[in-house]
Amino acid sequence: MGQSFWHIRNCSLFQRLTEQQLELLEKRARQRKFAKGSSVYLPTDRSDGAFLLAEGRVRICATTPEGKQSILAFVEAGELFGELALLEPGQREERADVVNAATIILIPGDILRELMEVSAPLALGVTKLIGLRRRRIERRLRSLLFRSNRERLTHLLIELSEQYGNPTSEGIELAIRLSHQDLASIIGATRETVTTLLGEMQSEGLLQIKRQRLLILDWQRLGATE
Amino acid sequence: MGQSFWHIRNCSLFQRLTEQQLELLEKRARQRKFAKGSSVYLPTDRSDGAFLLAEGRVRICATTPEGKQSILAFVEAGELFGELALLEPGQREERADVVNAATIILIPGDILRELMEVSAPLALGVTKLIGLRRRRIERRLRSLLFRSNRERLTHLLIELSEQYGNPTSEGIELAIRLSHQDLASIIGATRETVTTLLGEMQSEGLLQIKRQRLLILDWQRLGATE
DNA sequence: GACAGATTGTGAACTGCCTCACTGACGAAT
DNA sequence: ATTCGTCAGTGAGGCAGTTCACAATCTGTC
Repeated sequence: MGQSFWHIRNCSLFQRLTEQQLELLEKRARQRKFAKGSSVYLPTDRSDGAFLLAEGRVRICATTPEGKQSILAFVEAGELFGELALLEPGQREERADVVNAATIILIPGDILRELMEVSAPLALGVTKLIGLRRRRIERRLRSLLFRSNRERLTHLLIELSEQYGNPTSEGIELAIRLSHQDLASIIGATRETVTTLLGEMQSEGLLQIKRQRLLILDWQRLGATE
Repeated sequence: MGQSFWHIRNCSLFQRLTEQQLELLEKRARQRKFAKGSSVYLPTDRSDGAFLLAEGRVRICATTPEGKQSILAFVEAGELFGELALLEPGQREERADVVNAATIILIPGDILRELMEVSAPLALGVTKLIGLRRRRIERRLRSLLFRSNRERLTHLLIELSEQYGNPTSEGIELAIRLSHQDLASIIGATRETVTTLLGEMQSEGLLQIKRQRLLILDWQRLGATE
């Protein structure tokens, strides 16, 4: 329980709350562990609050009844997610799956809304969070509207290298394991297409792949293509 | 100027401000008229505040350097737009074009941010606004990822009929003039494809079109297809 | 270390949608 | 009434990307 408090107090979003408000939040928040592969919430679940990811990694996905799915975002430790539930009672429209075993702090919607009513800094922080993610989604939309699969893939690789890239002597290595299927789900293409495209890029000397380990050799030229 | 005040006070977002806060806002807000066809802002413009549309209609578009474009949303009188500029200084990523001659109230970013710091209800209102639009964009994204052009078009028509539909004896008439090009720009297809699809639907007896006047005959069956 | 399940590689066939290239129809302006 | 510009309709041809169907390879686990 003490751990739970620490995570809350460590989250930049909650740092501008007063001691009293923090205690209120801590009293109502609950911590839970989720195994790899399990789901935090599903579409049509009643949306009754937000989540703070204390540790692990979570994937937000859009799905269709027929089973197609697309990855909307990854959530890293320290980030809030499922925050659209705060707007108004309703249903979730996406699913949140646990990629790496996770500890998650459940924050009831009413308490968070209550705190936002009282604390403008908190409200402002949440606004920024939602807004920045909206901008990201808008970029995705644009990318889907105007760019080819190849362009979307190179663009994604560049983004990933900014977020997860580790510079090495040979090039930039991505510190996140993604299957071709994952990449395909992000850019909205089929797995086969991604395999082919990565093959092309590899033979063009832009990058090197060994089993989910992606190494970008020629950042310059990769970016120039897109 | 008195007019400008009225519009601000009439906007639901600002109704929870105190008298003093409203006066502050009014002192800094400026009103301007925009002719049909003109632009309120363009991509790469410095984003320095938000806009309140007092009257007229505005269209938010995403564009590419090569000239392709897609309509992201329509803004109606009484609505705030360009609000993502509040997050942090930066550049616009879309353009806002005036469809019907418009009166617009310019609200400097600093004053709005300042008010949001002070007034949690305002901050909360803006959060909701941004969040609801984010949800709309997410739906668009899903639709683009998973649905065919035809499905997207029928879905769009249903949405439009909910927002702009006028029930008549024959069917539901849309109280908004949209060219095939407009419809295409919304769903992310070409004009020709939309023409063909509308032709199909017409011969299937689902709807009737005469020159930008769209009449939905069989709502039931139209919805069933999607 | 062997087996099951997930991941990757590849090629053939298909297709939805775009591109291009016109033609016709309407509407507003002169 | 004529003209000019925007909007609508249509068809031929092409291609990016999907679907399907396998084979090969890796990875974790009992």
